[in-house]
Amino acid sequence: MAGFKEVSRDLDFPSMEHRILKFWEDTAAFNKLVEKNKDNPRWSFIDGPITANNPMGVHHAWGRTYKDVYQRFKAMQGYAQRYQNGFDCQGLWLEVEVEKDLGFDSKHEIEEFGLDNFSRECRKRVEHFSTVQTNQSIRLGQWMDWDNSYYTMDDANIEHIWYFLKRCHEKGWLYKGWRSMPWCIRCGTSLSQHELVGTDTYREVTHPSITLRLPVKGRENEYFMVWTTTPWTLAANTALAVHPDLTYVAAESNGDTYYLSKGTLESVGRGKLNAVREFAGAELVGLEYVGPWPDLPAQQGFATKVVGWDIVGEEEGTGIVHIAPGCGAEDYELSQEHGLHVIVPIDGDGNYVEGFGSLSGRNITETNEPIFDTLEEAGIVYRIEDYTHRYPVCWRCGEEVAFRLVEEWFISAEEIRSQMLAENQTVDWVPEYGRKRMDDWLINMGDWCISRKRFWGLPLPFYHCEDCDHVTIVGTVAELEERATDAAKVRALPELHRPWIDEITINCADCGAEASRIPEVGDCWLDAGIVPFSTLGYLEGSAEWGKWYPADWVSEMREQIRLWFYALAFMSVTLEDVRPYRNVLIYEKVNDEHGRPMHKSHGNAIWFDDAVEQMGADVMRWLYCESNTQQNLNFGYGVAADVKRRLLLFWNVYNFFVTYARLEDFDPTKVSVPLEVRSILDRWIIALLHKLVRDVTDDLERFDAYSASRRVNNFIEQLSTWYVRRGRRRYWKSGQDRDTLSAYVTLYEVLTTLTRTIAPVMPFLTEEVYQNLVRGVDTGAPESVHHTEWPRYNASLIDEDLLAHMGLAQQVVSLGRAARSTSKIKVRQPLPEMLVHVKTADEQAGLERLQEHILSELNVKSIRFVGPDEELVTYELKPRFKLLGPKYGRQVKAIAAALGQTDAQAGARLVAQGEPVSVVVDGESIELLPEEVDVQARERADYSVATEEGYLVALHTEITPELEREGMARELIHHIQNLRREADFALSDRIVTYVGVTDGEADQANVAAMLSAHGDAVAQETLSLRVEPSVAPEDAHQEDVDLNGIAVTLGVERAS
RNA sequence: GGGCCACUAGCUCAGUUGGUUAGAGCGCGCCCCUGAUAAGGGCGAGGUCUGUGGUUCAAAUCCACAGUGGCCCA
Repeated sequence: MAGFKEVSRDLDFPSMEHRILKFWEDTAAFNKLVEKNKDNPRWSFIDGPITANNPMGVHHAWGRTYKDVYQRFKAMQGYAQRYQNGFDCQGLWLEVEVEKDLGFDSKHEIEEFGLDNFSRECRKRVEHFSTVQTNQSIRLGQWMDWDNSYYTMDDANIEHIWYFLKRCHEKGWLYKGWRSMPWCIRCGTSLSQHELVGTDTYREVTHPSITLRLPVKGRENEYFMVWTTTPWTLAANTALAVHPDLTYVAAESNGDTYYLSKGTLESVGRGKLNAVREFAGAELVGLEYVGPWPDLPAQQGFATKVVGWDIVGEEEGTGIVHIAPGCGAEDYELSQEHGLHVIVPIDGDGNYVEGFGSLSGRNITETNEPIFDTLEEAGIVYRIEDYTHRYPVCWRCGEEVAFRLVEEWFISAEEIRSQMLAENQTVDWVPEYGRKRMDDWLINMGDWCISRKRFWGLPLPFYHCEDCDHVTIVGTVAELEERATDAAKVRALPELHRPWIDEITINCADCGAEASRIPEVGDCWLDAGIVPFSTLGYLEGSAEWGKWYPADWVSEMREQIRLWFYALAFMSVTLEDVRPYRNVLIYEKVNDEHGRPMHKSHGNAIWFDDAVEQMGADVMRWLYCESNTQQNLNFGYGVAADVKRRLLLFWNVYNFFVTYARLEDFDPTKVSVPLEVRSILDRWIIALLHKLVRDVTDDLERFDAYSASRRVNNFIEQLSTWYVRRGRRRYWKSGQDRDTLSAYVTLYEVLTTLTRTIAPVMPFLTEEVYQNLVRGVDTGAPESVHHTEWPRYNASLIDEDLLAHMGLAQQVVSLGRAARSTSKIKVRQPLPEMLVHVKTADEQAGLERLQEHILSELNVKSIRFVGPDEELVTYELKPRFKLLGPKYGRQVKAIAAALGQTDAQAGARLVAQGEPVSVVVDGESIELLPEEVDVQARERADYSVATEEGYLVALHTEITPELEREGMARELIHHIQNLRREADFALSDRIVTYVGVTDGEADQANVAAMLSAHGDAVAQETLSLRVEPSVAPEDAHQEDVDLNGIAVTLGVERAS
């Protein structure tokens, strides 16, 4: 017959997960799910590509878990989905890793190696790591259409970007401009900031700092004091800047006058400069000066003068800043504002270009000395000394960064800005502040620099004609073929990458002359941003595209706001005038379990492969889902152990159920018990279950796995520590009476429903449980838990009163246990009575209904609710501020005071009778309604009681001989059970028990009396066929025990 | 320089629209249970919510300023 399989006690997640992975593979579970939902309404998720450059990390696993959880949730709700995973394949980071592999450290080595070879190496790396990442994701439990992943290096992706670029061009947004880039002269590469995210790019270095005195034009013996730490930029100086509102001084020394800011006078002058006049910086603006290197050819043909700049400060230097617009981003911007002359002094390797006299052809790493000599000779050096500061360095080779103006291609953002902002208002961001972050970015975004002077990337389809200077933008491969000087060559292209694409020349669209492609490749965010179009056949006019676009949901790390989310939005608004996604979930970073960033060199990094095989994927997934998306996640083995302990609670309940269901041959397919006739405990857990399903559904609809998993945790705790704990005995009553069946039916219903509710988060564990609990007894059920429907809830079963009363019962039990603790009387010893103070008649009625559970949990014989006449307690009357505040305003304090003065006992009586309590405030009598007064019980010092929030529980601790005997019986049961376990008996073994008392007659009589009163109960509890009042035969398991002070020799043997 | 977000128990974090005994887990101390047992459970000690000022009858919660940390943009 079909039945439940035995469940192992401990749960080894990794090995269980490998079993389930095999099961899914063998049964093609994922394909069946896709098939099942394919004609249903759609839910569109678009995957942000993961860079296929390294194995995936535990931080990727966080995001991938969300992606999987919500896709599974929507699948259970029946939605059709695409399940397309994506890989990011191009860009600087990938090139860098390949360079490292090949042992290169400069761009020139790549050129020597050959671009074709290099491109092939890049592709190889992508292919390798996309496979690695795919396998890792499968191991995480992610269900995707893995054979259908998209790659941003594919020709289709490239062609769609061409199309986008052409549209931008048609709108007049595309232009070529200057950009100041951090530049490594050693690697010959710009260090784009987008690509520098998260790297250590600053180091403490010592530079020669130079203070110059530059003559003011037309004024004898007057100088500007100017300071810099980059002497090589002086030859490109075209202006000086001062803060117009800052105070400057004219200072004298040896008959010369120096200008500098007041705040730097002391550090620069060191006692040798005497201020003679103070004035605002604005006074200096417009003055001309003689530059540091006036005779250079590059310095001819423009005037050097002082301009105002409000970011000039006094923390270092002289308050007068040397401006070289060709050597720095800020300087360049300033030059654009004021129309300053721009000089670009060096080439990509750091060598001075023509026009710099003796410097031309020399490298900036070796020109400091000759520069100083020349300046000394000119008599304009005031001081040269060492200066230590933090300075950016190349993250690859450690070389100090130079700033350099380079020509790049841009897409103007001005026209699209307001439309993108408007579209962003229609996106639901989770958390909410994501929208504001995006707004901020959009408001401030500069033009999009789309070109990179690299190799492995999107080939920009820009063809520059040497003859007429026209740039032809090619929008599709077909257009390329049409314009190509040799169309056959286009058809023969192996792929749309360098160097092959560079072989193609076209006829200029303007003059028809032969034009070549510019050498630049594209920003990798173009690659990722075009994905909703390229993966859905936008250019082919595919019908699929409109069905899945815009996406219902996307999710990535918060930093993607200015990267992928931005690129998506930019391209989507450009092409379709609409936002690309309806809902966005963003999350933060992953740190180690102490909140420190994970870093290889700190030794605190955890690799995904290690984590998943040690903790298990489900533990990781639960950990991720339990985390607040708005906060960095602390990941580690300690946290995982916590999570596992909580999951074991669920596993234990499952294990408990199966153990007894097997013993009792419970078959859920053959039994049903209407809810109305089940016990109150059953109805309670069912109410809690339906409430859980309702709330979790709401949570997941809002992409709030965080709240959902907290609720589930609470539910599991209630299930384990109250429902099962309180109801345990019902499962082993022999004979299938109605209550036992109700217990089984209820727990089965709870476990199977709960399993489906957490299936999206823990696909493995729930599959394991489902296969046994459901498929084990019903082969007609769906083959996988992931093919089942999302649970529905029945609002009418959520009995809020019952839930509230059970909560109160639990609170009363907690107070009772506290009182027990104080009294030092073990729970095993029954007590005659407990006294309870509650606040309303409704509460009392609720507890009366549940008193069986309270009494049994505390091992007390009866419960009595105490009212205002009870001597045991005193009362305190407290105003309910929430009601009184709005009603009486500032009088509340006086009312509270007056209430404290009134006779509490009398007041409590009035409230109990539903009558108002009057207080006198400022001679005025105020009647407080009963619900406005909170009657709180207070313990009296001479009783052993516990109170909380005005509720009170007191235990009557008088132990009669009768109760003492009962306690002794419990003690005896306890020892027999221990002995059973030591003897290794099976749960269901029947035994014979021997109780031998060797001491005096009084003790013998005591034990005999206990056995005559409780012998049957002892026998029943311990599955003893008989309890013999004698010492056991020698071959029985035996032990000497202490029974409430009486020495007893206990023995058990298996009954034949 | 501008903006955003945090700051709650030893640690990691909750705390719903302001309402008078501020919660959990871990850790710690003590204990219980023994038919979920190399499991399970309970009780307790720990904070006055970064600081200052303000609004209010009432502030961890709202406002301002300061401090510390983090992120983003310049």
